[in-house]
Amino acid sequence: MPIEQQIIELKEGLAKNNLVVFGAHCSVKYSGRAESFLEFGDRLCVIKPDKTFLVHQDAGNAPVNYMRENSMHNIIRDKEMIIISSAHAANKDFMEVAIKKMLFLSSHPLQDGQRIIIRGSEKDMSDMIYANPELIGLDFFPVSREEQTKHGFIDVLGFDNKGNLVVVECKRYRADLSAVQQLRRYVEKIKKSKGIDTVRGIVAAPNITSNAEQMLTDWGFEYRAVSPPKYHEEFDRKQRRLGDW
Amino acid sequence: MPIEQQIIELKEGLAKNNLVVFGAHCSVKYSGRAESFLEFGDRLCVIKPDKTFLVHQDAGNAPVNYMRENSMHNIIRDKEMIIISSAHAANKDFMEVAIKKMLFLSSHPLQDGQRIIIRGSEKDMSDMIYANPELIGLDFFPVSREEQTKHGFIDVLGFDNKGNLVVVECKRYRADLSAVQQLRRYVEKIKKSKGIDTVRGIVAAPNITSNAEQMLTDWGFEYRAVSPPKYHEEFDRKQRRLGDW
DNA sequence: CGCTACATGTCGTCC
DNA sequence: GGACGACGTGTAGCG
Repeated sequence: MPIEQQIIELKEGLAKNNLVVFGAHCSVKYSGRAESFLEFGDRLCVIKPDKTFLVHQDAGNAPVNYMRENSMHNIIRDKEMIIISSAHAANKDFMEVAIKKMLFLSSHPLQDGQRIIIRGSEKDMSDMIYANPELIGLDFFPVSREEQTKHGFIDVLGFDNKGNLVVVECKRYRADLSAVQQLRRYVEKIKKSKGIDTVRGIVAAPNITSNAEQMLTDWGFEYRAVSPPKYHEEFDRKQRRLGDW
Repeated sequence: MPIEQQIIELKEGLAKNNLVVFGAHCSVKYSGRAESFLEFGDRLCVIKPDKTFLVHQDAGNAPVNYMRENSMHNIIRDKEMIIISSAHAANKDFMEVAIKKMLFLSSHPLQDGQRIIIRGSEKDMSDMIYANPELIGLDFFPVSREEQTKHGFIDVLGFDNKGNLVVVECKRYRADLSAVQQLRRYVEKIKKSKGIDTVRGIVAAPNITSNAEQMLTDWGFEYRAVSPPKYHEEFDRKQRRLGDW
């Protein structure tokens, strides 16, 4: 495909809010939140209907460069190269992709109103603990989930059988130092706001790093081994409803 | 393109470690670190040479579903659908994409050995402070950058003119509660390991959230307004070296 | 828009 | 491979 044809295809795709996908031997420079430069190499470029622009290398999950939604894209020819200049005024972002060779190019409408359903999040975990307080202990009596305080929110709040307030911080994966510090922040906040000395803090997670455990004990907090729930049954039910699997 | 042809194209692309890109009316289910389900809709699917599999919707920066590098992908036909089953044994990850209609399909080799160069990171910021200590104060005398403690790095370590140790924690953006707690952890660590009472802690960032500032003062720490450096000159030099811009 | 915290975070890097 | 922290983090939720 001649270069002028490629440019027309790109421009039309953008005008129609198509999904524009192309492979290109290109370089990328960026200026905005930081500055970056990427030498020429073969990459996958994607411009979405919402004007998100992703540049992917041949490996890895994350784009190497990108522009966020609602960016403006301008296409010009510079000798035998195609230059795509992208700008997002509000973000003070600027990106320029210089294309020496187009490997392939496609432009198609793409629409999708569906939203993903995810189970097994931290919220699901705190719901589970609220419904099954014995996971924390036989003397744990939950009072609220997702308690919104002015300075963050507490996953599960409750009492023990001595009347002490108990703060539970859930982590869906290994709890680390920051998890303990988060708990520490909540406990301190409650102590201060309610003017009480004794507030118990509990980290609930499938496991915990050794340093975090050390910090936990240093601060008089506790750990409970709890894993986030999975929803195979619900999942399977959904599948069956599709009837196509 | 008939469905059998599409399957051959997909299989060959995978066998050759090509970049395989296609648009598809598909549903996606995932099970692994969590569980998810996404109803049928039009999406962009990408399988990279390293076997990363990304599913993108028509908007946003992040993939809605994905499998990480070195996943295995199996393609079968189920009536008029193509099913791609992906698995990553080590990660205990599983994903299944059910394709009702292929919107487009491309398969090309893609290779790229380049690495992105980024300037303006937090490390650049600590380098700048080390070289220009007056950004922190006229009485600040830096001693080391990236000081390794057992539990992380201290961005800049130094003394003031009274001989007090000073710990500086840099943030590229607005410093928040976690930044203050990170500083707090380092200061406590040093106090304990060196057996000293007075260690000054300073957050250096372009700005700071009000709650973080409150916590900072509560703990006797300080804030300095410092922005990360930009490297336009270095950037431009690099550009010029390319000679193609 | 600011603040907070989750995320199938991803990625680099040190140990 | 575990631990730890940065990231042009992205994204959602709440005030």
